[in-house]
Amino acid sequence: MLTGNGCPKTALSIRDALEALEGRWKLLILFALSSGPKRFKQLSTEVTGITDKTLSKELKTLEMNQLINRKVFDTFPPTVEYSITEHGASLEKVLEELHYWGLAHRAKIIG
Amino acid sequence: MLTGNGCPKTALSIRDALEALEGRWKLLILFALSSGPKRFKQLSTEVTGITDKTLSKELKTLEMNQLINRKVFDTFPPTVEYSITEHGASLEKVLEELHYWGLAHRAKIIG
DNA sequence: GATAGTACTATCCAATCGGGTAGTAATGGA
DNA sequence: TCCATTACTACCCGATTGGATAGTACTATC
Repeated sequence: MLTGNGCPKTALSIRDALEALEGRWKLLILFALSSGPKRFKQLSTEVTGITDKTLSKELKTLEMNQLINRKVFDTFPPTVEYSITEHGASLEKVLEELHYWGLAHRAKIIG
Repeated sequence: MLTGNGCPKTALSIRDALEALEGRWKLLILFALSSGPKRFKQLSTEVTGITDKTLSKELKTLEMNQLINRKVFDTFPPTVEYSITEHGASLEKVLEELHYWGLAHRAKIIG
């Protein structure tokens, strides 16, 4: 049986989490950053399929939710480094469980 | 440090998982079903904010991915009961972690 | 003097999402 | 005779998403 058995209060906190993580990109970006700070261009190639525009937008909301840090270096051309915050890193367990489940799901359904 | 440290293969399985669970509704529907089988109408009122049309669509893809069962009773007006499958129930840990993280997130960011 | 380099932003445009409303089937009860 | 009941589906239409393309800032190098 699942956490809280469908209890409305539990549903609320799941809702909060989903709101901060909505879309197919945020968790993948966080995952990419979990191995260390990265620059914009690095992220745009590592997170396969994302466009610059979308990446830019996603990074902004991740920063707003304090899941990542943005550090600008005063150089030309500009250099910006993104890193995961402690709060972002606390998603570790979620990513881990998602990873395991994804493996099982691929084995079972996708084949 | 997070699972697999950004390893591309781990990213793939996370991608698989996200694909099966995309959107703001699927996990909430599964959560509602985690406390026992429910009928369409029950789900549409329990999962606050969802429309019939969207619920219907989401249920279809959840069934396709074998996360829920659909059982039709031969009555008039029709009765349809949805229940979670074993595969769907294996998301328990994901929901649990999401729940905990959502609590922390609300405390930290939403306030 | 042209070009490359980074991290974006702006604009245009197509596709998809999702809400609202209405309709259907077969029966029992007012 | 008429209505309510359930689990949807069909249709219309506005809003949001997201891709492609181009442009900008400043400096160093060719």
